[in-house]
Amino acid sequence: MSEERLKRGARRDPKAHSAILDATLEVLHELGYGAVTIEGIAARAGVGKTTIYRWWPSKGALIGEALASRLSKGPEPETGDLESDLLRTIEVTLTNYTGPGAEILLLAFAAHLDRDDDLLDSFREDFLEERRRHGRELLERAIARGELRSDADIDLMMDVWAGTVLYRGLIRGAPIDSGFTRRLVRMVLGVVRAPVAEEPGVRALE
Amino acid sequence: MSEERLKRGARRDPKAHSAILDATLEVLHELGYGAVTIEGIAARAGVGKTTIYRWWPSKGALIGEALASRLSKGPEPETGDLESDLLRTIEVTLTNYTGPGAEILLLAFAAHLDRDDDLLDSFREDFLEERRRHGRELLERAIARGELRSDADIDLMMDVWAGTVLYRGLIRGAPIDSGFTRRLVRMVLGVVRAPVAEEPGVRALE
Amino acid sequence: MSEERLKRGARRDPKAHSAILDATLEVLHELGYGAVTIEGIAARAGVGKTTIYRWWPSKGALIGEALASRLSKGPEPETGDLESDLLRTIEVTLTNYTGPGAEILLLAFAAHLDRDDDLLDSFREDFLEERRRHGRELLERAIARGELRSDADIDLMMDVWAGTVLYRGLIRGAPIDSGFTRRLVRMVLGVVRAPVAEEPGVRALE
Amino acid sequence: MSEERLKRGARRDPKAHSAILDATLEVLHELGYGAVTIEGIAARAGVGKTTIYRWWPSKGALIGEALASRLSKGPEPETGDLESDLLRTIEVTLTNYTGPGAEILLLAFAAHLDRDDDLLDSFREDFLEERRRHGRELLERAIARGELRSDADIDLMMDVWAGTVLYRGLIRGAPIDSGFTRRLVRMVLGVVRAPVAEEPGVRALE
DNA sequence: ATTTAAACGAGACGGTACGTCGCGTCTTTGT
DNA sequence: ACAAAGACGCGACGTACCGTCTCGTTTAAAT
Repeated sequence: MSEERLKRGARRDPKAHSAILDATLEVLHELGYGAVTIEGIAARAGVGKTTIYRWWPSKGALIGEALASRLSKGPEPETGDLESDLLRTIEVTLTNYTGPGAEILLLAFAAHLDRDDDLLDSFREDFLEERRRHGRELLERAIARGELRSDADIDLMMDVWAGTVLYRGLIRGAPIDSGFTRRLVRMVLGVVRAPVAEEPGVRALE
Repeated sequence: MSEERLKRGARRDPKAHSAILDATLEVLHELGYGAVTIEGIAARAGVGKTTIYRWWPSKGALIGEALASRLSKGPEPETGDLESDLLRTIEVTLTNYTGPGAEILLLAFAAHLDRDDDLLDSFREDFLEERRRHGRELLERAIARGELRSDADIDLMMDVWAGTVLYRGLIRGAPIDSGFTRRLVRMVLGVVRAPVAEEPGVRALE
Repeated sequence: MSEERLKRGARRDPKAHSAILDATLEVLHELGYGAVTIEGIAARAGVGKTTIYRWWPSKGALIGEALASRLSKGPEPETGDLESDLLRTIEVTLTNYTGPGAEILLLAFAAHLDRDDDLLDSFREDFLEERRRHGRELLERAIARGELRSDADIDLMMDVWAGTVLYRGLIRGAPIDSGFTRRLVRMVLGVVRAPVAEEPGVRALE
Repeated sequence: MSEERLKRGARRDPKAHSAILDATLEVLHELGYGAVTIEGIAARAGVGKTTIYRWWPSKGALIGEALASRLSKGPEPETGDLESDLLRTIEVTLTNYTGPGAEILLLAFAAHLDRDDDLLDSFREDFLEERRRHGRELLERAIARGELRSDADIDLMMDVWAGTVLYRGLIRGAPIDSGFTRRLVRMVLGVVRAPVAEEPGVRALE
């Protein structure tokens, strides 16, 4: 397969690639986003600038790939009860947003504000949708199991927990402890949790 | 009063200042954050670069002040019923985050990622806390009126609505219509709304 | 006299003037010509820039006046014998060109190369002709006394000694000791010294 | 040979270098020394500023090389008689100092006054000594031929003619015609010309 | 084993913007 | 009234990176 590979000559050097991604993450974590330069990465990776430009169209794309390559991919194993599943999902979100890979978000902004829509789109697909897929399945299973009302607004629920964690942790810089995440989960579930037994329940979305 | 003013020598020129802030916003909106340069602003404002550097320590600070000077300061006048108050508050948040001033957020990031903690702190105080104050009062009045349970987690409520709007609108780029905001408000109020009459109500935060 | 002085209002402040000239020379000697700035002089003199600009049209003019005000004005009093008079005159030239006031010459150049002909002209008049006058008189008296041939080229003689000292001392940076100046004087006088007695002497300028 | 060339990577671009030197001379001659700016040269040469700064440490060094690269290197063909050789040598000096390349001297001053001793030293070696070598040989051959007294002070002679031309032409701005140079040569030779035949001659340096 | 073309390191290139410095002018305030 | 202080528009400074472009060198597939 891959008739491309049949050409003569050197192909891309995996050592160099790996060194570039490593160097990118190092610079990112040590010096911050604003200090990332292609020249600096090239020097640290012991690589020519050409090699970087050959394989990545822009600084944003390089940083994106570097982060993507190293970040906690995602969700987690399995379940039992909806509330604790949600709690664990939120922990992962929390790690991805405020852990050592917090810089993911810069991408959204670098992309957004630089009006580089391709990059923005691929960020949304690669990072956000990827992770939402899992949440969606989780909630759908909960509906199937009868733990969640069938008219629960799944998108809203996911926006709420991801957005709240992002905003509080990264934007406001406020602490997020387990009490907070538990209260958050309860709020998310508050109006959409399926009524137990004959209990009349809350009036939810009409 | 103002013993500062007694010093001899020239003071800052209000015309120049205003021209700089205007030019900053123009460039920001026309070309995007990535295209903002001090030289460009100076040229557009008909001002020397020196004048900008004299009064603002960094690009971030300039953009911050420019945005702050023009943004919808705040919430709104009055009340009536809690749910509609909240709705109107969220509309303002929405405008501030996704309207023509959406770039506010870049500040959080420019600051965050550049590791310029002073800037980050002043962003948090000037933008976030300023706006949260209003929300807090709103909710406290609702508690006083008996519309809200006295143990409602006000911070959580505000993080939820601000974060959700930010995340959905700006990060995910998904539409936010009035149905969405209404459902969001209901979720926020879901578990903390005070029980009406003799109805036993939902079991909220223990 | 000086009806100018009779105008109403404050006239120039002699203390400030003197402080400015002093500061100019200090900066000149301590830091060199390239480091002279109006702002630096004003600060050191404890004076506003305005005051400097009010009285001097340019940096060159200020430096010129500062140097002129302090430099060995000139030649010296008396005489006796032509050769030793010349020697003493050359010593003064030497001091003016290579002593602490060596920077005079920068003026000629700053002026010349900046194509500021007014400044150049006034430099030539104030510095050069001023000093040449003395030399000229010296030589003319020597002719009158019969020590010098009446057809001696006085301009040439002066150009030779001034130029040689300037070139060797300042441009080439070679040492000028008393042996050198004595040999120089002999060369200058060589062909134009009046024959002693009936000795036929050298054929001078035809 | 030239093992330097074996290094990897780009080498300096001769076209750019040449364009820079040309542009430097153009600006120098058209606008004068004071108007020389690196930016102006770069723009005129169609070159980035970086390229200039990469290869020259300072404006002085660039101007120095530009002038050196284009100036009449030197002396002249041959001889016959001492007096006319000297005359021709002085013409060259004259051309170098007061011709279109007169700006050479600014170097001495830029260097001197900026206290940049490296530049001053290299100016002295590249411009002055280079040219003096020829004069020295000329005079030494004249001694060997018996045209000049063996105790003639060669250094003094050269200082006299170079200094006089520099001072009169460039500093004083006085005309230098062929009569002047002839009288100058006679003065230089006056006391050191070897006596012809039995003529007793002048008492020279004891 | 030899050929050969791609990818490589190095780094020079034309540029843009940086943040600083000094210019000469203008304005405000105090004496 | 003048002078100090100093803000202003301007323009050049020298630096850092940008993204593009040669340069030889290295290397691995195709012969």
